[in-house]
Amino acid sequence: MVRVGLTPERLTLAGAELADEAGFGEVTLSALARRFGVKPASLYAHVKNSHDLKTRIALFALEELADRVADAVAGRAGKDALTAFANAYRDYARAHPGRYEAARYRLDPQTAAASAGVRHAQMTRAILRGYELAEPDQTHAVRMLGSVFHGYASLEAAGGFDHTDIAAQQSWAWTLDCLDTALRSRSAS
Amino acid sequence: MVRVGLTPERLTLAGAELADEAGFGEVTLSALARRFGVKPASLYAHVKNSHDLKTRIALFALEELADRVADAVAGRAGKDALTAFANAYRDYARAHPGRYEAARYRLDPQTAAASAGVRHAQMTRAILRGYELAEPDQTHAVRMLGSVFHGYASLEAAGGFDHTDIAAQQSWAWTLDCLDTALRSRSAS
DNA sequence: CTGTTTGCCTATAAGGCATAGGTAGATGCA
DNA sequence: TGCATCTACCTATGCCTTATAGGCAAACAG
Repeated sequence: MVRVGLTPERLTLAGAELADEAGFGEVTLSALARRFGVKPASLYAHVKNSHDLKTRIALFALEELADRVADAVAGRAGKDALTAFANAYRDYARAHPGRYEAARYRLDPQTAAASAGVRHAQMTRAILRGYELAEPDQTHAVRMLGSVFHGYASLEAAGGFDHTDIAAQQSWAWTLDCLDTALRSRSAS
Repeated sequence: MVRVGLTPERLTLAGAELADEAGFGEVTLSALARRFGVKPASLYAHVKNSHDLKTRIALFALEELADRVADAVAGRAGKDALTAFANAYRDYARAHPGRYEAARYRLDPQTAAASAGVRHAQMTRAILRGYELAEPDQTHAVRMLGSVFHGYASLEAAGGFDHTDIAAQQSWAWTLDCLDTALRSRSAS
């Protein structure tokens, strides 16, 4: 009986890696146990159950994502901040598809309220400071930006942009340009 | 042994209903068999396997969605068409969350090419006729619209807009207004 | 170096997917 | 009307994943 040194943290990280390799849907206690050369039942000493494991991976991914976005927008404003935010977001989704999927795992309200998702939302509001939008326009804009970013990452990951030769990168730049124009035109009203 | 009269069509429809009630992830052969008062093994005479069932539900949902959108945009142009398209899309996602989820089920390329998803894409291009965009701008716009619509429906379904008091309906109208402005500003260049 | 903690184990059970092979109800044809 | 065939649904079985209960030995504290 060799002790492998399992901890909730190691399981979470390994689960995140597994998600990136095979998809978040393939993250099972059995698969994770195989990865560690251990029996599935052994994992229950470190995580409560399958849902608990997935929640931990989701929180981990949200934290990572918020960190990257925070790093990207630091010291930037206006369109510069918008682009940096958007790129950090999309880059994360592309580099870590499984973790990005995990970040969208449905959390119960209190867990969500204590997650890095809150920080993420605050940063979205922060980049809008450059556009001087009053409420309720600011909330509308937060929702629109969230929709575009998530929608684009989601469709791109699903291969929805593979049919046409035009590079996804170009459409992304075009879209950000569009959003900047639209937001600036709203800052007047 | 009472014959219930199973057919692939009835299974697909029942699966779609089950998806709307409990989520697409809960659509299993076992659950569907229970719904018909039949043993799981009996379903294999009508659908190849679980993946086949899900694919059928996905194709069914794509068909329904394309029908509604086609109905909405018929005889409309410009912002009117854009709004009608967007509302038909969002309304479907809200009325049939499980089917909407199913419509995003990953299909293999040939199945996707023969699905109503193609019709859907064509209609997106059609509503852009009113904005007179040349390629590659048109493709960029198709991708942006797809991202916003899917992103908004997805975030709304996940309860992402429940934290703030401002109604999701208002943000939706604001977003469509924004998109119209942005697209019109591009039609010049 | 001994006692306690705890990390990983085996055993077990329920539920989902899937296949093989059997039986009875429906259908076709005389 | 009666028989043969077809086929819709069945039981039996096996594997996989989740989950719980209880056991043993490695690691650690004193």
